[in-house]
Amino acid sequence: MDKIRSDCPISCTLDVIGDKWSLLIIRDVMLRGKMSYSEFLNSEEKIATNILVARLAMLEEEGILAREVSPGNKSKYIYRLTQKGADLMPVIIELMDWGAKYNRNCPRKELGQKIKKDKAAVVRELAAVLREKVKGVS
Amino acid sequence: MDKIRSDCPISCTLDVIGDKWSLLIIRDVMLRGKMSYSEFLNSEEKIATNILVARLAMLEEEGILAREVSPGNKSKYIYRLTQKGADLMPVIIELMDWGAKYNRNCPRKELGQKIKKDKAAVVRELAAVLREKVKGVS
DNA sequence: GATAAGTTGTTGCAAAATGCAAGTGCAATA
DNA sequence: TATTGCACTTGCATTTTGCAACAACTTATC
Repeated sequence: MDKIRSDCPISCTLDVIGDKWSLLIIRDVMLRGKMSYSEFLNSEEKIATNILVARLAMLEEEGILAREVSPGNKSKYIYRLTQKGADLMPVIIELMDWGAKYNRNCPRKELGQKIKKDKAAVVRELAAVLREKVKGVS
Repeated sequence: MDKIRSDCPISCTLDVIGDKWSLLIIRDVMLRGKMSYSEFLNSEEKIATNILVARLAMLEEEGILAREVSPGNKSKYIYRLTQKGADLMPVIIELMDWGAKYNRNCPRKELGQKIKKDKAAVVRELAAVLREKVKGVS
């Protein structure tokens, strides 16, 4: 996960998050309010513990997630999006829209419907929400 | 590449194109006018032949690419985007924008600059271009 | 019509990533 | 002090990827 294949920006992005799990972790923290190892572990897709650890370390290393000790529980870590991580939001939205459009077993829920109706508005509003969340990290 | 992990649209999309190579092939045909096995093989990222064959078969199976015999050369195949494949364009654009923003070794070229200036316009214009290309397949 | 060159693969094997199950260390809680 | 919750680690089997060589089939060239 550390050697680059070319200087194409698409290729460079895939070098970092082009696997089956990274973007699901980012989805969890971006859209579902999840913040901890155990919450990610309990997601419906059932990521293995060693993969989760490796991905969290990589995402932190890449500056996409920021790790800090949980305020309420000192033996617990919480993960937040950095601005770099938050900027992946449009990618997530587009993946979601395409997936919902071409998979009948992926029903559009609230957010999916809203994206179908006015994608640009969703992106704008979510960017504002994330900006607030990210600000607290600094 | 055939079992789904959940009914989340993001997860479903990653089940199909969530690897390091599929989207690069789609980039080649979508943005670089490449259409054949040998052209994909010659891309700067140097995909292995067995991986390329497997991905082309998968993308055709998934209805993202359509294969046909080359008009000029009967021993040659060409691959075109279906509408389903063309609809991945916004994903490609967002990956490109993020990659260019956060990698100093990924200089923005013409398209990259245009995306930075007016992403929505690029998406709109490219959609029109692709609509024409896809139409010929029907 | 034999030879070469182009195009799309296949095959075998090594290396890396993933998946699974069990175990570990440590702080908070009872 | 015992127990529980949380964040990992480890070992091993399976799957995917990467690499290099080879193969079939078509078209161009001599």
